[in-house]
Amino acid sequence: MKAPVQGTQSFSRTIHLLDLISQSKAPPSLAELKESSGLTRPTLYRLLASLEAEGLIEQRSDQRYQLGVRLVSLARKALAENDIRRLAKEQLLRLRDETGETVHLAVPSREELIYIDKIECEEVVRMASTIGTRVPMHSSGVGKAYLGAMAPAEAEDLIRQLDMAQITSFTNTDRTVLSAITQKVREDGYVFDNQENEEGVVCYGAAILDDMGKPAAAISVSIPLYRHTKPTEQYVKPLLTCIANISQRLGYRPS
Amino acid sequence: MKAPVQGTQSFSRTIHLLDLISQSKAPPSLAELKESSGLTRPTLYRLLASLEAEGLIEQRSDQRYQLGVRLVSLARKALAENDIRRLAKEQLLRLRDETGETVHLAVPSREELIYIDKIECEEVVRMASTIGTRVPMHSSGVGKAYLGAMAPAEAEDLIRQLDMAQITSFTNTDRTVLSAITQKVREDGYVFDNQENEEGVVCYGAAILDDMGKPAAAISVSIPLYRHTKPTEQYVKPLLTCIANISQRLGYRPS
DNA sequence: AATGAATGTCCATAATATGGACAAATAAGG
DNA sequence: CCTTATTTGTCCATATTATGGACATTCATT
Repeated sequence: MKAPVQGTQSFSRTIHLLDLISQSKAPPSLAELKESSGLTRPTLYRLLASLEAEGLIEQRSDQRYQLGVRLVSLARKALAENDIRRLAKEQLLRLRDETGETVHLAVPSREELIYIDKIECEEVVRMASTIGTRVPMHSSGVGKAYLGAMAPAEAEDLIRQLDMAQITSFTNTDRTVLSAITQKVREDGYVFDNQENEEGVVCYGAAILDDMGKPAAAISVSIPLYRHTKPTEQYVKPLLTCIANISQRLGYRPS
Repeated sequence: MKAPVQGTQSFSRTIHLLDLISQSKAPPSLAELKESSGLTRPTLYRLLASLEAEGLIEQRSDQRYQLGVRLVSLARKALAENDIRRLAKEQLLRLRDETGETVHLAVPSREELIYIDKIECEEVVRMASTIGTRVPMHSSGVGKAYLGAMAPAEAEDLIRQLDMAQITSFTNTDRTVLSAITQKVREDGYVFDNQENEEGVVCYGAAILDDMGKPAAAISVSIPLYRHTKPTEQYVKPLLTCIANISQRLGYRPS
């Protein structure tokens, strides 16, 4: 396995293994992990043992592995110390109330975005399962909004690195088309996504800018297709007001 | 540095570094990390680079490091579940050991609380409570602790909705008195309950705070009256340490 | 412009992680 | 109940990796 950074192969491998456990549908057994990771038995044992020693995973009574409390604790801290999430909360609630639809907040991590908040259109008590979900740049409203707020050259670089996977039957998988969309987003300041990330759901997305005018996050208003009847204006206007407010709180000053 | 598991020194070191970052009051600079970790400059750079490459940390515009959202993605599955119980378990066991008494963990459900965990003390003592039992706000240690951690206005709203039922001959059924108790809890950070929920059992209660500083749960240390001989300090100090630890794991940062 | 401090990188070497081979435990078959 | 097959777990010589002293670069200060 290649290490993205020189001198960290074992760390990279171990985190990759943690990711496999995290992405599994059900808590995996040793044999399943051996299969999916392609690691040799002794290596797998050592990596699992070190993950367990650090409390990042736990071995259940049936020998299968699940995420450990240490990881949960770290993740909660990561959420808590995220300034954008804190500064955006109030505005997102308002956007939800104004549109009556579900609102997402996503921040970049490597070549993807990760949802760090979700305000449901109906009140829900427990933490939404979408928080922490990775979402591709090319197939989501937040992704395309984010691309459109990047410096053109950087956006092109990033687009070149994307896998352009087909998520739904509506997903655009053509880089040239994505570049054109990105250009349009740059002009409009928002994007409309037609079921490219989830069948039956359309959304409007826009990016939040930091004090340097660079995109720091993106938000989207998701609407079930059957309910998508209001004029565009009714979704876009509150959305643009919302991102303007949050960007301002982040220190952005429109020039 | 010794590695807890053979053949994982570098992983262990890197996670330890991640932990240092997570425990810092404010996002640390490179110099601060060099100081606190004791690592040499090149090693520190490599470990930070690999953490950043994996998205586990992020370098802010002021060069300081903070936890990355990839952690949220890795912990997604575990975050969605009700994880307070898991996060608290270890700390509750410690509290039981330190006080030698039975410890309860309760979360809110409408205008009541529900016990979601109970750590029994060594000596078998008959106590009515079991996991899943509902417990009133006004007559229990956990309930009054929870009220005292709420925003004053919200607490008053909630008190107005309570039925103030007489549970034992000691139960206070006066809302005005409950308001006064709530105010005291707010100042003290804990509450003492004298048999208001169960005859012959007194308890000390305190609330667990989430990342927004709002109460997420409450814990209590219950003591049979005949054995309640130690000074208050001996119960309260471990209790307060315990809630501080759990709150911190939930993402709460004392300001 | 000169000096000092902080930040960043290189690379020979020491130390670690690796995985083939072996052992133990468990399940299947006679 | 014993033998064989399969799965689970461990050891350790070796190759590969991570390490940190030394050096280079950048930035701040005089």
